[in-house]
Amino acid sequence: MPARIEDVAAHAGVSTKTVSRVLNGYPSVRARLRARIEASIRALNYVPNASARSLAGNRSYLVALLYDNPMAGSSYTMELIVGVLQACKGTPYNAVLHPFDAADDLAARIDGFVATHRPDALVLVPPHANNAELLQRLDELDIPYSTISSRLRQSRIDVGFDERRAAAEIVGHLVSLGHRRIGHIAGLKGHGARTWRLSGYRDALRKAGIAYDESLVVDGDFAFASGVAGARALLDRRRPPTAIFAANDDMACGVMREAYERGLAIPGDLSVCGFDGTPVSQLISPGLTTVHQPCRELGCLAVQSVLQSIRDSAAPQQARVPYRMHLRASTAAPGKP
Amino acid sequence: MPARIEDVAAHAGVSTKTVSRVLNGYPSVRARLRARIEASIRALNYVPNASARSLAGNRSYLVALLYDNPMAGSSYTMELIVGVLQACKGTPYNAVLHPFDAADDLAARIDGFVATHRPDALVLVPPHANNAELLQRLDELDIPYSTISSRLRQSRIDVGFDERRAAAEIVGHLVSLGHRRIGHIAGLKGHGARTWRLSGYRDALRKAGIAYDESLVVDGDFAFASGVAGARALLDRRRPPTAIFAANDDMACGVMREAYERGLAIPGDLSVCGFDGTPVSQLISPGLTTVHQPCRELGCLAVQSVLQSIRDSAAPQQARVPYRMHLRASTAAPGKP
DNA sequence: GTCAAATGTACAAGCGCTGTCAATAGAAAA
DNA sequence: TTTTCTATTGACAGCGCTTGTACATTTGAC
Repeated sequence: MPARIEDVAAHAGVSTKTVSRVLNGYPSVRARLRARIEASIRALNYVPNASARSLAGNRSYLVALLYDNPMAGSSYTMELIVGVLQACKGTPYNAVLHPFDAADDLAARIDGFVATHRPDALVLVPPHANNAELLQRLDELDIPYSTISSRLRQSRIDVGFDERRAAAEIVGHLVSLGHRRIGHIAGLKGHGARTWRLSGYRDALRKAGIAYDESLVVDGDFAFASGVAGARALLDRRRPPTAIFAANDDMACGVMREAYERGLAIPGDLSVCGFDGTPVSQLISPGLTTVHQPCRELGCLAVQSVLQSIRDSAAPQQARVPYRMHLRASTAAPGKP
Repeated sequence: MPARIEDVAAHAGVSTKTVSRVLNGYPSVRARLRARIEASIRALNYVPNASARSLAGNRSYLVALLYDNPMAGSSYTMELIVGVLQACKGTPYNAVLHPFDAADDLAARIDGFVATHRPDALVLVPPHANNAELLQRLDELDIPYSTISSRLRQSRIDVGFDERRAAAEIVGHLVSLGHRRIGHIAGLKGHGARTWRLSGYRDALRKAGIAYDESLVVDGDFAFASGVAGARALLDRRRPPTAIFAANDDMACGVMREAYERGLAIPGDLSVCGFDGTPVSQLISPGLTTVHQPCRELGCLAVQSVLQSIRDSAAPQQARVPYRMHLRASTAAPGKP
């Protein structure tokens, strides 16, 4: 039978109320007493019962991560989860993971979830992070939340990274290698990621003084197959591009597949770069030039920010974390090597 | 303020205890009454409060998944998590994820974890699933657990799939294509996966009447780099193999990298196959022939089995789930096409 | 020394649910 | 019909913690 707060109080020779004060970080406990109680806690190996605590204190010490049901092997979600768990480590908070299909009437169903678990805070990932109706419901329920890479102003706490600048940077890399005809396979419409990356692509062209050629941009949906289709379309142009920037790594792999089928050498005949820095970018040959999206950091920071906001209910914030470029063998100067 | 059980009881005109019975699936509630109460539950949009439930019931409704700290983008772990969460859906149970470094004195540290979260059940993944000391400690603590792909007899509830047969099958595929010199890059020593897959390899050779050539088997550790190194070793033999079976997909990608560096065509000069069916196997070009490990199903079944065992504390079981072969373009008949 | 602020104690009342056990049905047996 | 039994249902006491009230004690500034 594990120790209870009462046992700790007896061991330290104080009242349970005082132990409770120590546990909850109340200031009005003298340092010496506090130390003695903390010693008792350690001695008895005491850990407060989370259920009792949340029931009595009307706090759950739970942070819920709401994400879309990930398709097979979404390393994005995995990394996010790792980051979230990491942020909870060493705090009294715990993470609850909750995959929610994007399709449904999320804003309605969220009530049931909240009623059951009473999370103290939520972290939302796209596409939920862009669900205005959902955010509004959370505001009504008065539950603090943070979003990751949200497009919405509405979100008071958002963490992300400068996707537009990153995209511009990677396209700039292609330009600096000498490419002038650079194709782009854009992401799924409605995603912030699509817009930002496309904007970055245009920024880089503008900066290089290259006219934007709309025939070099095709739509994709972030899936492999759409990368294949996009590459097919681009490579069938009368004057095909010498490099293709796909809006994510999976689509970049699709481009590489199409090049493989056509017997085009990468990077000899075609340079390819992706976005996200998923594991596949290292495993594929040649290694894929890409931007590493700092998922762990995002997950970690999203949790920390929202917990922070519970303490001092101040400052909305839009944190931006740094990203890393991975320049690998899939990009080189245009023309046969 | 969400509805409480008391509200439901009042609405249905019964005692709270009876509502509780319905909630917990007790048999002794007359069908008509049950229906009436269920209607009230729906009408009030009632969801039980998890904390109160676990406090009163002396149950946590928590299933803990103990896994090794995954390296970046372990799709294995991700898929497992998805399966575990899926199994919890619709039940009162929730999942707690707990990455534990394999290195340490796990059996000792588990006590703290159990004291904090009081999980009703645990699910163990390799390498923890093979930690005899850990399992023993759990037996002592009397916490029900299930394992995934454990080598240990000790585990009363284990789910897995027939890795040996799957490996034999995929090597049989290479044989049927006409390969006689088939290399193997084995997994990390100590892992069941290494042993089973290696055994399957030998089974297939034996069945085909091909003598086992120990110089065609090299050690790997399941990581990409060891696949590169293994391929390098095998391809440097006086008579290199015409096909390589890597014990997992990441190492198979390593083989493809080395082939790429040497200018060897796949499958023209070398056939390659992997194991696990991770996302990269589809994304890489050519597509990688592999066995799909049913991770989601494993995670889901592991949870269901252990929860089942809590209800009727009977029958140890060793469930085996089916796997799928993915024959793709990385394997073909030997010799230039 | 004196006095207010800072600390501490004791006690009781729940938080929302389930366990125990007694009470009440309704059905079968006499 | 009455009795006996079993299947249903209800009353009530906690689960372990936090919080509020009311009061006792210490501390340090004057």
